[in-house]
Amino acid sequence: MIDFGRAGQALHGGAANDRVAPGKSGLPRPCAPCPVRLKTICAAVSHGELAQLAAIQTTLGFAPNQQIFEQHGEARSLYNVVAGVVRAYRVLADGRRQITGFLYPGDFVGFAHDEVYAYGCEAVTSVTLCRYPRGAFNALLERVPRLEAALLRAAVHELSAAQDRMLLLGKKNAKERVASFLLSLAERAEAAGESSNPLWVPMNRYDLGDFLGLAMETTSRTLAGLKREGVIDLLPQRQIEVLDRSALARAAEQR
Amino acid sequence: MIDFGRAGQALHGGAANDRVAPGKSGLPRPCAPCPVRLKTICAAVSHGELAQLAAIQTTLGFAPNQQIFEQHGEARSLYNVVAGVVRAYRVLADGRRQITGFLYPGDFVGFAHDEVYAYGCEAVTSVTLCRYPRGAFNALLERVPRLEAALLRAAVHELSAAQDRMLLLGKKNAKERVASFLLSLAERAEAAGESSNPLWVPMNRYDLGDFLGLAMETTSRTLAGLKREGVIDLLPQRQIEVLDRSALARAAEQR
DNA sequence: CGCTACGTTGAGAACAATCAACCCCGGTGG
DNA sequence: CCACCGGGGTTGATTGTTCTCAACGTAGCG
Repeated sequence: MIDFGRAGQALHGGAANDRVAPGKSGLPRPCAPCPVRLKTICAAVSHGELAQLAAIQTTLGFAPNQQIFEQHGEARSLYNVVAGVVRAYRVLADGRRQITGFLYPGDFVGFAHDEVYAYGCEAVTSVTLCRYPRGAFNALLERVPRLEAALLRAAVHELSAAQDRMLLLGKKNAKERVASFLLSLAERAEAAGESSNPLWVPMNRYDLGDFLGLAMETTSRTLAGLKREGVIDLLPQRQIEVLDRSALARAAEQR
Repeated sequence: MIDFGRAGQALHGGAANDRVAPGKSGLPRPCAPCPVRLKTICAAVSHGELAQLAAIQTTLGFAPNQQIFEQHGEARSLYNVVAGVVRAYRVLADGRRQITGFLYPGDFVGFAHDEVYAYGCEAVTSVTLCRYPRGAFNALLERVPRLEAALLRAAVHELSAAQDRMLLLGKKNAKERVASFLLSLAERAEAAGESSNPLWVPMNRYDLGDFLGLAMETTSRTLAGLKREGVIDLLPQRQIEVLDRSALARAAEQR
């Protein structure tokens, strides 16, 4: 479903698709220009292994809010985020939704221990993904221990983030939640070498609320409160300027 | 710290330490009688590999409420739960605590991507653990891909449970949380071949509250409410009888 | 037998959810 | 060109669930 054919170039500003460099001749074609090649599991494997990975992958593009796979849908593939932001979520029968994570370039999605995904995934922004068929990927895993090791590291990292989120959801109040979220966004941006000051917050207030375990209105009010206190400024185009980072850090764990 | 020497026999009813069978001669001594040998990562490796695992392990016993390792403590070891129940938790600077999981026999703990544990672990009941020094364990991992695969499976499973917990913490009300928890306890007991009807709930109300993101009083009230409705009965000795399981299931996801 | 940890229950306060109105902006069609 | 529409966002008023503080029970244990 939703295969845009050739990497959905129409969707992104060229960055993701620009030929980074023609060099490194032995590289598999689709990986050569990839912006996340050095960051994700692809960085953990040798040239030859990368070629094997590339041999089973398809590059896909998604428009904002498009579904990548749905909760309870048959788990056919695994994905690697190449560009854009993705939300992963679980829903209750009556429609209440908890966003379990926002995924950024380099993040890996689609693990399932059942035949079925336990969560859904949708594009927040325009998104480019690498898709790997589950069977082929698992077969590759058996042959490439380094890939398995990289995935284990990724899963352990995810697990740690999930525990942090439990602490946030279980014990923090609205202000602490919002401040913690902004801080983590800033840290991620810095780690990725992106601008962390006019902070880009591509998700809307509903998404934010469903991620932070708050009503959308509470999220909005809390951001407004932080602005009133001079901690942040709300800029147009879903950008947030952090005016006083230490105050933000204090707000993230105050009482 | 806290090494009881010989597996802390004094702490448990004999079950964990009974020689299950003298047979299976090639087995490493400490694993032969182990009650979880067929359930955990130990089940995923060959005899020879199990011997290598056993060669680096120490068996330890802990008394109820004893600390196994502390949050922010140096991550020296990994652990496998052999008997008893363990709580893993994170705390905020001001002492607020979120229990991120209860660990049962066969569960693996102690992953850290830093040099330091991001969470703490304490015994809920009397506990027996296998401890593996981190360095030796990682070295073994490199040599035994099957071990890595088993750990990846375990981590993915944990991750899924963590996402469920986020949904619970972010979107469910008190009654739904308590009911969901009781159901998951029942499911675990059944999967482990234990009694699921007089359900054994070894943790106190504080632990329950800190696990479910509720105040201890709310947990107590909610359990009392379920009892009043005839869904459960609160028996002495931290046992809970499920009188109407389908009502419990309904309560776990009602609105 | 009294201590202590654990658990229950009550009353009031506090925080966030809900319901609702309104604004702002960009897009679209008359 | 302007009116209209709709999505996203803000803000207000009110309600409601859960927290907090506090008193009181209870059971196990020295």
